Amino acid sequence: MLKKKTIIEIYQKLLKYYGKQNWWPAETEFEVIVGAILTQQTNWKNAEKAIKNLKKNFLLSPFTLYNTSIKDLELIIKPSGFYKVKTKRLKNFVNYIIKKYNGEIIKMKEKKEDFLRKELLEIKGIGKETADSILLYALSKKTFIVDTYTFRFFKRYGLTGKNNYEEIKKTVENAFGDKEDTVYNLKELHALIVEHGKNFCKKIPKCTSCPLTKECKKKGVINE
DNA sequence: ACCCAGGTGGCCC
DNA sequence: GGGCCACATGGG
Repeated sequence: MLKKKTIIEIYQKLLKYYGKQNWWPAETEFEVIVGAILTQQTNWKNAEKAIKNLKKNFLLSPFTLYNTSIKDLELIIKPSGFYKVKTKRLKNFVNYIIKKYNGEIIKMKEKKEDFLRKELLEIKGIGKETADSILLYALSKKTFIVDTYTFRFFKRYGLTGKNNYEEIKKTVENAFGDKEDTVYNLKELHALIVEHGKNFCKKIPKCTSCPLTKECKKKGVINE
């Protein structure tokens, strides 16, 4: 079972090794949300192309996006892949924020994270990871994102007993407590785990045969 | 010519 | 609850 001290130590090591990540790269909160949907199971570079297209067409705001046809939107976000489902998902989200919050993110922010998480999870196309990405990076709510890299990472270093989403999420949130910089730290930790995962830990659970394991230890990112 | 990428929902059992 | 599948583009 994961100890609080262990996760904090790992966080500090990752931070020292990779430096601050300063996620999420975006000009507005709405852009973060759109990016969170577009990057689902997709390389960020591809999602970025779609975001640039949206920006060029002034579609990075709830109402302009709402007023765009399905066909146009599909064409504009095509580079992000899964463009038909993602078009629906973007539409589902804007319908929600316009209906419930008059299209204003600032009004969403007034609500508590548990309440918002439930609402977000009711939207078709927004699952746990996307919901938590929106909560953490767009709305700056205290939540931890568990994505594929995080599952691999925790499994690799045997940091939890059970490997389910909520278990890992709660464990990490508890480890960071409730301080001024907790949200900041949760943002950094997730970004660092992704950055680390892009280089290491790919062959989970057969990590003994993973050629990167040795290098990972050698570089002192993680001590086992 | 493969394999992967900052997931999700639907279906089956 | 878990196991499989479709969804799709672009880069290595």
